[in-house]
Amino acid sequence: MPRPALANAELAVMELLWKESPRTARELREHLYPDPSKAQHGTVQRLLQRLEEKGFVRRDRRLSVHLFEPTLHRDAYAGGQLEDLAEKLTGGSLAPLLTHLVEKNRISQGEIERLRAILDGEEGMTTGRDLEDPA
Amino acid sequence: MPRPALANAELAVMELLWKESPRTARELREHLYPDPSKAQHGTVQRLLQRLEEKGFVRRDRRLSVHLFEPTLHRDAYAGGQLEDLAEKLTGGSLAPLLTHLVEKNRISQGEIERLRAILDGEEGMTTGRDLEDPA
DNA sequence: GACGGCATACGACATGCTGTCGTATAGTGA
DNA sequence: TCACTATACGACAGCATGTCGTATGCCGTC
Repeated sequence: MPRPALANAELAVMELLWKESPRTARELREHLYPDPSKAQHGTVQRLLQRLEEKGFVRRDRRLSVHLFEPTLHRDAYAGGQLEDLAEKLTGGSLAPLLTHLVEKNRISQGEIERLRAILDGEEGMTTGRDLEDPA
Repeated sequence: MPRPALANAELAVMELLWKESPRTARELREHLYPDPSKAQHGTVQRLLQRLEEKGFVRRDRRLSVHLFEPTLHRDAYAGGQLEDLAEKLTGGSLAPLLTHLVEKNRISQGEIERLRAILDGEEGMTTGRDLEDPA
Protein backbone atom coordinates (compact mmCIF):
# COMPACT_ATOMS: atom_id res chain seq x y z
CA MET A 1 0.00 0.00 0.00
CA PRO A 2 1.74 3.09 -1.20
CA ARG A 3 1.92 5.96 1.17
CA PRO A 4 0.22 9.15 0.07
CA ALA A 5 2.50 11.46 -1.81
CA LEU A 6 2.93 15.19 -1.61
CA ALA A 7 2.02 17.41 -4.54
CA ASN A 8 4.33 20.23 -5.51
CA ALA A 9 2.81 23.06 -3.53
CA GLU A 10 2.39 20.73 -0.58
CA LEU A 11 5.99 19.68 -0.81
CA ALA A 12 7.03 23.32 -0.79
CA VAL A 13 5.17 23.80 2.47
CA MET A 14 6.78 20.72 3.94
CA GLU A 15 10.22 21.88 2.87
CA LEU A 16 9.75 25.00 4.93
CA LEU A 17 8.48 23.09 7.90
CA TRP A 18 11.35 20.66 7.66
CA LYS A 19 13.74 23.55 7.64
CA GLU A 20 12.22 25.04 10.74
CA SER A 21 9.16 24.38 12.81
CA PRO A 22 6.73 25.05 14.24
CA ARG A 23 5.62 27.93 12.12
CA THR A 24 2.48 29.92 11.60
CA ALA A 25 0.50 30.03 8.39
CA ARG A 26 1.48 33.66 7.91
CA GLU A 27 5.13 32.82 8.16
CA LEU A 28 4.74 30.14 5.52
CA ARG A 29 2.80 32.42 3.27
CA GLU A 30 5.53 35.03 3.39
CA HIS A 31 8.09 32.50 2.24
CA LEU A 32 5.93 30.83 -0.37
CA TYR A 33 4.37 33.92 -1.90
CA PRO A 34 6.78 36.80 -1.35
CA ASP A 35 4.80 39.10 -3.64
CA PRO A 36 2.41 40.74 -1.18
CA SER A 37 -0.05 41.71 -3.88
CA LYS A 38 -0.76 38.15 -4.81
CA ALA A 39 -0.38 36.63 -1.41
CA GLN A 40 -3.42 34.54 -0.68
CA HIS A 41 -3.65 33.46 2.85
CA GLY A 42 -6.50 31.18 1.96
CA THR A 43 -4.31 29.14 -0.34
CA VAL A 44 -1.83 28.38 2.39
CA GLN A 45 -4.60 27.58 4.82
CA ARG A 46 -6.08 25.19 2.31
CA LEU A 47 -2.77 23.49 1.75
CA LEU A 48 -2.19 23.17 5.46
CA GLN A 49 -5.66 21.80 5.93
CA ARG A 50 -5.12 19.12 3.31
CA LEU A 51 -1.70 18.31 4.69
CA GLU A 52 -3.29 17.83 8.07
CA GLU A 53 -5.95 15.56 6.58
CA LYS A 54 -3.27 13.50 4.92
CA GLY A 55 -1.41 13.29 8.19
CA PHE A 56 1.70 15.14 7.17
CA VAL A 57 1.43 18.03 9.60
CA ARG A 58 0.30 18.41 13.16
CA ARG A 59 -1.56 21.54 14.15
CA ASP A 60 -1.31 23.16 17.52
CA ARG A 61 -4.66 24.84 18.09
CA ARG A 62 -4.08 26.09 21.60
CA LEU A 63 -3.55 29.61 20.39
CA SER A 64 -5.88 31.26 17.96
CA VAL A 65 -2.93 31.52 15.63
CA HIS A 66 -2.17 27.89 14.99
CA LEU A 67 1.29 26.45 14.86
CA PHE A 68 2.23 23.80 12.33
CA GLU A 69 4.90 21.16 12.38
CA PRO A 70 5.67 18.04 10.36
CA THR A 71 4.69 14.64 11.68
CA LEU A 72 7.43 12.98 9.72
CA HIS A 73 11.10 13.62 9.25
CA ARG A 74 12.16 14.56 5.81
CA ASP A 75 14.33 11.52 5.37
CA ALA A 76 11.58 9.23 6.56
CA TYR A 77 9.25 10.67 3.96
CA ALA A 78 11.89 10.51 1.25
CA GLY A 79 12.83 6.99 2.20
CA GLY A 80 9.23 5.86 2.16
CA GLN A 81 8.53 7.40 -1.21
CA LEU A 82 11.66 5.95 -2.71
CA GLU A 83 10.81 2.58 -1.27
CA ASP A 84 7.32 2.70 -2.74
CA LEU A 85 8.69 3.59 -6.11
CA ALA A 86 11.29 0.85 -5.99
CA GLU A 87 8.57 -1.56 -4.93
CA LYS A 88 6.35 -0.54 -7.82
CA LEU A 89 9.04 -0.66 -10.46
CA THR A 90 11.36 -3.44 -9.49
CA GLY A 91 9.60 -5.44 -6.83
CA GLY A 92 11.63 -3.72 -4.17
CA SER A 93 15.06 -4.83 -5.14
CA LEU A 94 17.56 -2.04 -5.27
CA ALA A 95 20.17 -3.98 -7.15
CA PRO A 96 19.05 -3.10 -10.67
CA LEU A 97 18.72 0.52 -9.74
CA LEU A 98 22.04 0.76 -8.08
CA THR A 99 23.67 -1.04 -10.97
CA HIS A 100 22.11 1.38 -13.38
CA LEU A 101 23.11 4.44 -11.41
CA VAL A 102 26.64 3.26 -10.88
CA GLU A 103 27.05 2.33 -14.53
CA LYS A 104 25.86 5.73 -15.60
CA ASN A 105 28.20 7.42 -13.18
CA ARG A 106 25.25 9.03 -11.55
CA ILE A 107 26.64 8.32 -8.12
CA SER A 108 29.62 10.17 -6.80
CA GLN A 109 32.49 8.51 -5.06
CA GLY A 110 31.50 10.21 -1.83
CA GLU A 111 28.00 8.87 -2.11
CA ILE A 112 29.34 5.40 -2.73
CA GLU A 113 31.34 5.63 0.45
CA ARG A 114 28.29 6.78 2.34
CA LEU A 115 26.18 3.93 1.04
CA ARG A 116 28.86 1.43 1.85
CA ALA A 117 29.06 2.80 5.35
CA ILE A 118 25.34 2.33 5.79
CA LEU A 119 25.54 -1.25 4.60
CA ASP A 120 28.57 -1.99 6.73
CA GLY A 121 27.19 -0.33 9.78
CA GLU A 122 23.95 -2.22 9.81
CA GLU A 123 25.34 -5.42 8.51
CA GLY A 124 24.83 -7.68 11.44
CA MET A 125 22.45 -5.56 13.46
CA THR A 126 24.54 -6.73 16.38
CA THR A 127 27.59 -4.64 15.92
CA GLY A 128 26.73 -2.35 18.73
CA ARG A 129 26.19 0.65 16.57
CA ASP A 130 24.28 3.60 17.89
CA LEU A 131 21.15 2.98 15.97
CA GLU A 132 17.96 4.08 17.56
CA ASP A 133 16.23 0.91 16.68
CA PRO A 134 12.50 1.51 16.34
CA ALA A 135 11.11 -1.99 16.65
CA MET B 1 14.59 18.17 -15.81
CA PRO B 2 12.54 15.22 -14.68
CA ARG B 3 11.87 12.55 -17.23
CA PRO B 4 8.24 11.95 -18.06
CA ALA B 5 6.66 9.34 -15.87
CA LEU B 6 4.30 6.52 -16.71
CA ALA B 7 0.75 6.51 -15.41
CA ASN B 8 -0.69 3.30 -14.05
CA ALA B 9 -2.35 1.95 -17.17
CA GLU B 10 0.64 2.96 -19.20
CA LEU B 11 2.94 1.20 -16.81
CA ALA B 12 0.84 -1.94 -17.12
CA VAL B 13 1.37 -1.86 -20.87
CA MET B 14 5.08 -1.36 -20.44
CA GLU B 15 5.29 -4.23 -17.97
CA LEU B 16 3.95 -6.53 -20.64
CA LEU B 17 6.30 -5.20 -23.26
CA TRP B 18 9.23 -5.53 -20.91
CA LYS B 19 8.27 -9.11 -20.27
CA GLU B 20 8.16 -9.88 -23.96
CA SER B 21 8.29 -7.87 -27.12
CA PRO B 22 7.44 -7.01 -29.75
CA ARG B 23 3.75 -7.55 -29.32
CA THR B 24 0.60 -6.54 -31.12
CA ALA B 25 -2.09 -4.34 -29.65
CA ARG B 26 -4.45 -7.28 -29.60
CA GLU B 27 -2.05 -9.34 -27.59
CA LEU B 28 -1.72 -6.57 -25.07
CA ARG B 29 -5.44 -6.11 -24.83
CA GLU B 30 -5.96 -9.76 -24.08
CA HIS B 31 -3.59 -9.55 -21.14
CA LEU B 32 -4.78 -6.23 -19.83
CA TYR B 33 -8.51 -6.76 -20.18
CA PRO B 34 -9.15 -10.49 -19.97
CA ASP B 35 -12.91 -9.98 -19.75
CA PRO B 36 -13.90 -10.11 -23.41
CA SER B 37 -17.18 -8.29 -22.80
CA LYS B 38 -15.44 -5.17 -21.62
CA ALA B 39 -12.41 -5.36 -23.83
CA GLN B 40 -11.96 -2.10 -25.57
CA HIS B 41 -9.42 -2.19 -28.28
CA GLY B 42 -9.58 1.57 -28.57
CA THR B 43 -8.33 2.02 -25.03
CA VAL B 44 -5.20 0.03 -25.69
CA GLN B 45 -4.62 1.82 -28.95
CA ARG B 46 -4.95 5.13 -27.18
CA LEU B 47 -2.48 4.09 -24.52
CA LEU B 48 -0.02 2.89 -27.11
CA GLN B 49 -0.41 6.08 -29.04
CA ARG B 50 0.35 8.20 -26.01
CA LEU B 51 3.25 5.97 -25.06
CA GLU B 52 4.64 6.47 -28.53
CA GLU B 53 4.22 10.23 -28.22
CA LYS B 54 6.07 10.18 -24.93
CA GLY B 55 8.80 8.13 -26.52
CA PHE B 56 8.40 5.01 -24.43
CA VAL B 57 7.52 2.62 -27.23
CA ARG B 58 8.61 2.18 -30.79
CA ARG B 59 6.03 1.13 -33.36
CA ASP B 60 6.79 -1.04 -36.33
CA ARG B 61 4.33 0.02 -39.02
CA ARG B 62 5.56 -2.17 -41.79
CA LEU B 63 2.66 -4.53 -41.38
CA SER B 64 -0.88 -3.34 -41.11
CA VAL B 65 -0.92 -4.93 -37.68
CA HIS B 66 1.67 -2.89 -35.88
CA LEU B 67 4.25 -4.31 -33.55
CA PHE B 68 5.23 -2.51 -30.38
CA GLU B 69 8.37 -2.63 -28.32
CA PRO B 70 9.88 -0.56 -25.53
CA THR B 71 12.53 2.00 -26.30
CA LEU B 72 13.96 1.74 -22.82
CA HIS B 73 14.94 -1.14 -20.61
CA ARG B 74 12.95 -1.55 -17.49
CA ASP B 75 15.91 -0.99 -15.24
CA ALA B 76 16.86 2.14 -17.11
CA TYR B 77 13.39 3.53 -16.63
CA ALA B 78 13.27 2.52 -13.00
CA GLY B 79 16.72 3.92 -12.38
CA GLY B 80 15.82 7.20 -14.01
CA GLN B 81 12.62 7.58 -12.05
CA LEU B 82 14.29 6.77 -8.79
CA GLU B 83 17.04 9.18 -9.63
CA ASP B 84 14.55 11.95 -10.35
CA LEU B 85 12.68 11.31 -7.15
CA ALA B 86 15.85 11.24 -5.12
CA GLU B 87 16.88 14.48 -6.78
CA LYS B 88 13.61 16.12 -5.87
CA LEU B 89 13.47 14.91 -2.31
CA THR B 90 17.00 14.62 -1.09
CA GLY B 91 19.17 16.44 -3.56
CA GLY B 92 20.03 13.17 -5.26
CA SER B 93 21.36 11.17 -2.40
CA LEU B 94 20.25 7.59 -2.02
CA ALA B 95 21.50 7.49 1.52
CA PRO B 96 18.11 8.25 3.10
CA LEU B 97 16.51 5.46 1.17
CA LEU B 98 19.10 2.96 2.15
CA THR B 99 19.09 4.10 5.74
CA HIS B 100 15.34 3.86 5.82
CA LEU B 101 15.30 0.38 4.33
CA VAL B 102 18.00 -0.93 6.57
CA GLU B 103 16.49 0.53 9.71
CA LYS B 104 13.12 -0.92 8.92
CA ASN B 105 14.63 -4.29 8.11
CA ARG B 106 13.18 -3.98 4.68
CA ILE B 107 16.30 -5.32 3.10
CA SER B 108 17.58 -8.86 3.26
CA GLN B 109 21.09 -9.94 4.06
CA GLY B 110 21.46 -11.33 0.57
CA GLU B 111 20.38 -8.06 -0.93
CA ILE B 112 22.90 -6.24 1.22
CA GLU B 113 25.64 -8.47 -0.10
CA ARG B 114 24.53 -7.85 -3.64
CA LEU B 115 24.51 -4.11 -3.16
CA ARG B 116 27.92 -4.16 -1.58
CA ALA B 117 29.21 -6.13 -4.53
CA ILE B 118 27.84 -3.54 -6.90
CA LEU B 119 29.47 -0.74 -4.98
CA ASP B 120 32.75 -2.57 -4.69
CA GLY B 121 33.26 -3.85 -8.20
CA GLU B 122 31.46 -1.49 -10.45
CA GLU B 123 30.52 -3.98 -13.09
CA GLY B 124 28.50 -6.25 -10.89
CA MET B 125 30.85 -9.17 -11.38
CA THR B 126 31.74 -10.59 -8.07
CA THR B 127 35.24 -11.73 -8.78
CA GLY B 128 36.97 -10.07 -11.67
CA ARG B 129 37.71 -6.51 -10.81
CA ASP B 130 38.92 -4.89 -13.97
CA LEU B 131 37.68 -1.38 -13.63
CA GLU B 132 35.94 0.28 -16.47
CA ASP B 133 37.38 3.71 -16.24
CA PRO B 134 34.70 5.54 -14.33
CA ALA B 135 35.40 9.08 -15.43
C1' DG C 1 -15.86 -5.27 -57.40
C1' DA C 2 -18.62 -5.03 -53.10
C1' DC C 3 -18.70 -6.51 -48.30
C1' DG C 4 -17.48 -7.93 -43.56
C1' DG C 5 -14.18 -7.82 -40.22
C1' DC C 6 -10.46 -6.18 -37.90
C1' DA C 7 -6.78 -2.52 -37.41
C1' DT C 8 -5.42 2.16 -36.64
C1' DA C 9 -6.44 7.20 -35.60
C1' DC C 10 -8.25 10.27 -32.71
C1' DG C 11 -11.95 13.37 -30.82
C1' DA C 12 -14.61 13.57 -26.74
C1' DC C 13 -15.75 12.95 -22.09
C1' DA C 14 -16.01 11.65 -16.91
C1' DT C 15 -13.10 11.55 -13.21
C1' DG C 16 -9.78 12.80 -9.83
C1' DC C 17 -6.27 15.79 -8.06
C1' DT C 18 -4.17 20.46 -7.53
C1' DG C 19 -3.67 25.14 -6.82
C1' DT C 20 -6.28 29.09 -6.26
C1' DC C 21 -9.72 32.22 -4.81
C1' DG C 22 -13.90 34.09 -2.32
C1' DT C 23 -16.33 34.28 1.48
C1' DA C 24 -18.36 32.96 5.97
C1' DT C 25 -17.27 32.57 10.73
C1' DA C 26 -14.76 33.28 14.96
C1' DG C 27 -11.34 35.16 18.18
C1' DT C 28 -8.75 39.30 19.98
C1' DG C 29 -7.52 43.89 21.29
C1' DA C 30 -8.75 48.79 21.40
C1' DT D 1 -18.92 47.47 19.59
C1' DC D 2 -15.58 47.84 15.84
C1' DA D 3 -11.66 46.76 13.03
C1' DC D 4 -8.47 43.35 12.14
C1' DT D 5 -6.76 39.02 11.36
C1' DA D 6 -7.19 33.89 11.53
C1' DT D 7 -9.41 29.71 10.42
C1' DA D 8 -12.81 26.88 7.67
C1' DC D 9 -14.25 25.45 3.53
C1' DG D 10 -17.09 25.61 -0.81
C1' DA D 11 -16.16 26.40 -5.53
C1' DC D 12 -13.69 26.52 -9.73
C1' DA D 13 -10.30 26.03 -13.61
C1' DG D 14 -6.53 23.36 -15.39
C1' DC D 15 -4.49 19.20 -16.23
C1' DA D 16 -3.59 14.21 -16.73
C1' DT D 17 -5.72 9.87 -17.17
C1' DG D 18 -8.61 6.08 -18.56
C1' DT D 19 -12.33 5.09 -21.37
C1' DC D 20 -15.42 5.00 -25.20
C1' DG D 21 -17.38 6.08 -29.90
C1' DT D 22 -16.59 6.59 -34.33
C1' DA D 23 -14.14 7.49 -38.77
C1' DT D 24 -11.12 5.52 -41.86
C1' DG D 25 -8.11 2.09 -44.14
C1' DC D 26 -6.44 -2.61 -45.28
C1' DC D 27 -7.32 -7.35 -46.40
C1' DG D 28 -9.51 -11.67 -47.72
C1' DT D 29 -13.86 -13.76 -49.30
C1' DC D 30 -17.80 -14.14 -52.01
